[in-house]
Amino acid sequence: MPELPEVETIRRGLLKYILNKKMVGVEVSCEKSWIGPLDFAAKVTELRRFGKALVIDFDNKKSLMIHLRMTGQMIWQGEERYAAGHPSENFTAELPNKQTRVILKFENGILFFNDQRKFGFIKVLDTEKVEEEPFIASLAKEPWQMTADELYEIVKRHKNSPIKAVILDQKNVAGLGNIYADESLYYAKVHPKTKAGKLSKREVRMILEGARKVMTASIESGGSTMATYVKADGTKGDYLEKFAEVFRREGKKCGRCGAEIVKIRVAGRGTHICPKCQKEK
DNA sequence: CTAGGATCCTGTCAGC
DNA sequence: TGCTGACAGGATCCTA
Repeated sequence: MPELPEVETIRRGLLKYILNKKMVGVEVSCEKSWIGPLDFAAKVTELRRFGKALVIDFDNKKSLMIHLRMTGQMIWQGEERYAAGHPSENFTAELPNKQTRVILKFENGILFFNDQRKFGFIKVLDTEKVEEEPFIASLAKEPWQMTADELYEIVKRHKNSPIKAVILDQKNVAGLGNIYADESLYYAKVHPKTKAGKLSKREVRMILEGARKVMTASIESGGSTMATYVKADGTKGDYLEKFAEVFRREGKKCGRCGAEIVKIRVAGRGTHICPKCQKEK
């Protein structure tokens, strides 16, 4: 899914269309995608983000928490279209379609929640209790809010886990997913399988620095999933290509040393590394 | 408490 | 062509 930079991109993008606008109704076509009462009509007062969770606050003291998980997308259709989240044909397709799970109707347009795999959801919460929602309550700090010493302490607590598993866990660091975990470890020249307990303080500092840099760059370029586009040769690409050094680049050359990027499996996830820059300890 | 694996679900792609 | 298994930008639940 949509990791922190993509969710932040959605938050910023949607502000323009729905802030201070009235949501007039909800249509749900997949039961598990909507948690809460269906009668919902109120004005948007704020859009917030907690790690990968997007929260829309309303003037009726209620909030919607949206988690896109693996394949969620938010697509605004008003006078113009704005699509972000998991990149797919849906960005330009006619909506609603068979992957549309929830339709949020606004006075000035429609916000579609599409989700191929149905892992994502929208949950109705009392605004004052948003921070008590279990996922949000257990979230760790984001890389920018955390010191290298703090991350080092967390890493030491999980000394027997591969470092990639540690930084993917939202209770340890908030915001990283499979793309940015791989990119951060490449930046720090750390092999993802390295047992967390074996890392030096300097390596942990580099991982944190990598996470900040790679996610900041992604947010500044509009997230990796803003849209797909057709390249000059007619094939499709996405904005991931603009900054990814290893993610989905297996078979291509490492930008630092020229060695061939390979794909391996770590903590049950597809993982991309430069075998020369990231040696296993 | 941590660690590891199965699981939710739909869709696509490689290999036979 | 049709089938089968692996895998996918996530997180939780269950077990040891």
